[in-house]
Amino acid sequence: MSERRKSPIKIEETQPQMCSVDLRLEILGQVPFFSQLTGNQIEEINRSFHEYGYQAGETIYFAGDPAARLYVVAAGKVKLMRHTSRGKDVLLDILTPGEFFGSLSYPRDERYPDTAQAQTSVCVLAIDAENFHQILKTHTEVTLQVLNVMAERLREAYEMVRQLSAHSVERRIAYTLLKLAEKLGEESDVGLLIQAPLSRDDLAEMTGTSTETASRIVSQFQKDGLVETGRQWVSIADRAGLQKVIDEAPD
Amino acid sequence: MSERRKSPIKIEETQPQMCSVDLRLEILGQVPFFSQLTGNQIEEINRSFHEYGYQAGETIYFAGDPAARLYVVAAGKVKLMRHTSRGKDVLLDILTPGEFFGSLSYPRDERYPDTAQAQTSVCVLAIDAENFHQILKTHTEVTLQVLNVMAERLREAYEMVRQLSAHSVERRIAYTLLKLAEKLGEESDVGLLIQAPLSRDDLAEMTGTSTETASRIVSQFQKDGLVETGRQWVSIADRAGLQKVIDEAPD
DNA sequence: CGCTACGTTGATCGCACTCAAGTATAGTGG
DNA sequence: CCACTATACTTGAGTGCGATCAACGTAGCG
Repeated sequence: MSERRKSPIKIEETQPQMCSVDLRLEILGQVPFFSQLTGNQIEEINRSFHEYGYQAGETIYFAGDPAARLYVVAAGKVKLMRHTSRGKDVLLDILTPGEFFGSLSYPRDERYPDTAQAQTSVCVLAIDAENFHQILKTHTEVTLQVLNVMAERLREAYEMVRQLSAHSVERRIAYTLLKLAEKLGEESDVGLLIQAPLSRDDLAEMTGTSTETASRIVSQFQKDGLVETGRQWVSIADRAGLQKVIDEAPD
Repeated sequence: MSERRKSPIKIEETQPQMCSVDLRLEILGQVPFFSQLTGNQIEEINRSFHEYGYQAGETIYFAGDPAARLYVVAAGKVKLMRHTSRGKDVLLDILTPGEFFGSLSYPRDERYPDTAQAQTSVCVLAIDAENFHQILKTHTEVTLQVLNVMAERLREAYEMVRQLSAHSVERRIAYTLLKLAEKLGEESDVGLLIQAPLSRDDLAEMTGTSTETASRIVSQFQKDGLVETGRQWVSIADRAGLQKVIDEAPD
């Protein structure tokens, strides 16, 4: 049908295993909740971080592991997910550089409630939970920033709950695509491209549906000219059209 | 069938409109994130708070209202909910004394993303968002406590997402009942009674289903001897049995 | 040039929504 | 104290969305 659909226009984000040694300072400075600190302060904080590299698909930690560290994404994308009894995973969020995940409450014997997995090859900076707690105690502004981020995430999580409770799969997928485009979108010749390897499976896990249904809906969106899509990528062709699906759906 | 099921053993929590004038200090002291402060500090903070009373069913604020204040529940229960296009509301949480809600990020022109409604007659303490921000800036320990609470809520919200994505209505209701019992439960002669007016409608809104389905499931639970129930109340008769429903359900 | 993972499409089936009466309970006023 | 009413709850029948099972294209990768 569509001829040159086969060429996925997505650039494969590949980082050399580790992120360059002292690019770290720059990255930490760009982290939203360190942004108010001085160069010296960041340099000091930097010493508490260690860097780790992961290949796409590798797991950074599993749900249930003892929660020891807080991570910051330096480069690449990280999937935050929860498992269920059978293979039915749930994809909660896709994290981009500057965002954090892992344990931020110092308390002792806690365990990670979710699993973090590298979606692309990725470089993360990790800090011991206790050390991070120390930073929070020393730098009030940082804590307030972290709090703001948490509040925002809670809002979004509640919005997911609302979507799942009240909207049809079609609407949820439309909503999710727009949200992803907002976060990961890059202008390209096929529209607003979601810059991450996004399979039908991922989309299904984000919207609480099955792979097959996600596939059907995305195909329909493509036929309707709302998106361009291929293997592991989706691009928004008609933003307003997708918004219309959300607003005007019967339910 | 069951004879004396008609008498709901639930005590109606009724507070005289306002909470007694300087019981406030005691209440603020019991608030988890003020617990580390000294009496003097609490007394000072107390001056920034104003008290308000609401009747059961009254709305404290609507989603969309400008977010001006942070509230603390002093007495009674508060429902946190989100609306959808049609009457399909979603019940996100039931807040008990000591818990906070409303705006905790000082930023300017934000709006409440959800609606707060008195579930029982209720007394709340309110503080201007800016003043609260001032407190956070002054008292690091408080901010850390607030952060912990937010982290916990985020975990629970993610758990709701997982439930909605992957589990059957039966499982979700069983889970929700157990969670509510944990939070609001009181031993009684009909088992572990959920101490709050809990209608089938509420339950439906918490689990993303319809009133009718919630009713059917709860009735079934009753027939199976898992719960005792009546108009606006549910009591857990067989905790292990409910847990079994969660663990052993086919899905 | 296979092999594997991703994607599509079809057919069937069941859970849960909807619409529609009907029953019970608590609160109200006579 | 008892009808009366409003609200909660129950139960039934019909329907449809979306899950599941199954088989087959298709792209990338070694």
